[in-house]
Amino acid sequence: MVRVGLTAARLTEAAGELADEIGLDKLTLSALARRFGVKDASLYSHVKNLRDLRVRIALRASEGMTDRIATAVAGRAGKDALVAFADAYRGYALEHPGRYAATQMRIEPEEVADSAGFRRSVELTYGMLRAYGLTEPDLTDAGRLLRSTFHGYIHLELSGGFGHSRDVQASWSRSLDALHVLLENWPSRHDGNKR
Amino acid sequence: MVRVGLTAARLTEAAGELADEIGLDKLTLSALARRFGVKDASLYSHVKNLRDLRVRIALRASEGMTDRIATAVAGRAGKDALVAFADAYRGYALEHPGRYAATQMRIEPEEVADSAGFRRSVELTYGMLRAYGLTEPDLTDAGRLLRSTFHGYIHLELSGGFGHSRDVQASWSRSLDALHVLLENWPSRHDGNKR
DNA sequence: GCAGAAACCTAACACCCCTAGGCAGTGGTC
DNA sequence: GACCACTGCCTAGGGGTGTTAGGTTTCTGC
Repeated sequence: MVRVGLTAARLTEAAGELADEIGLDKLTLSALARRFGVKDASLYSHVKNLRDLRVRIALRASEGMTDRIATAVAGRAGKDALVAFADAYRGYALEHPGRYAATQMRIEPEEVADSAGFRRSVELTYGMLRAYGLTEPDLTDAGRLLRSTFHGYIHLELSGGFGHSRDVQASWSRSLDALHVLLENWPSRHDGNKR
Repeated sequence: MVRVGLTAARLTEAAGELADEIGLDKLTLSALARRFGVKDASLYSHVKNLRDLRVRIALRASEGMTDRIATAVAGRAGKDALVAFADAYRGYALEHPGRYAATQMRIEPEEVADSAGFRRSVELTYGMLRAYGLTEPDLTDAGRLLRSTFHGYIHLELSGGFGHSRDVQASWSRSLDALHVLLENWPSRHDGNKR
């Protein structure tokens, strides 16, 4: 019996690659086992079940993504930081669509087991927004808006939601310009009047 | 043999309800057949396969959603129209999460078979944006940004991505305020300088 | 009333998730 | 060096799902 040397970590890594190649929804324990030349049942010694595997991918990916964003943002502020953040975010998602999709799963707090990725990601966002002079609860609102826009854009881009009429990269740049303007002119509280 | 009276339309409708209840990813032909008291194989006379069923849900849902938006937006312009559009969009998605998820599928042009939903949806968006004085290619860019933000927000909201710290509805309202400001101050072309 | 279409069925295959229990190398202990 | 516990991987098997092929029963239009 030849032992391949499976580990939860090696499985997670390979599963992430596989998810990037064929899509997270098509990631299957059988396929992963096949890639290692091993039977499906063998994986259950290392990984609780399919959901567990996906959660592991998500936690690992959110760390990698946050690292990338942190590096990009380091030493920048204002629009520089916004663009660096956004491009790093989008870059990771486009290069690793499967892993990125995993980060969007609903994950219960007890599954997270204190992974640094999510927390640091929030801190990075808030730091960037504070440079625009925002304070709570505007920080939360603007943070939600930014995350929504980034995620929505990438989701639509990856799912082919944009026609091929206009360059997606150009739209992205313009959108970042617009978001910068938005953050600089964030409406003050109780400013809900129209026009 | 008791006939239930299956039709592609009835199946699509029921499948949409089922998807709203249990989630699009858990929508299964077996479950749908069970709901009708029928064997899985029987569905294949009406529907090509699972993907075909999902596409049908998507096309039907995008029509329903567009109707709702069109009604909400009718006779409004500027911020009124923006808020009406956004609330109708979000309202549909929150009430029909399964059907909404279907509308986000990658659908090939030949599968669409000229469904009015998607086209009208684009027209509605563009009409709203023209009221802000935008012209191409800003129309496309702003449209993409709006769609991204709406979709991203709802996706995060539905997937529990927002903590329970601050009221989601309040954040949504503030985001719409901000988007209104953004559209009024849409940066003119070649205005990419910083700060 | 009949022919053909339509609705629904059974049977069968492939793929997947997951559990239970078994065996064979591996490393530690005396 | 012999023993033993551990663990990595196995086989076997049950249950769910998607899909095709080909039958049988009911409905419908003439």
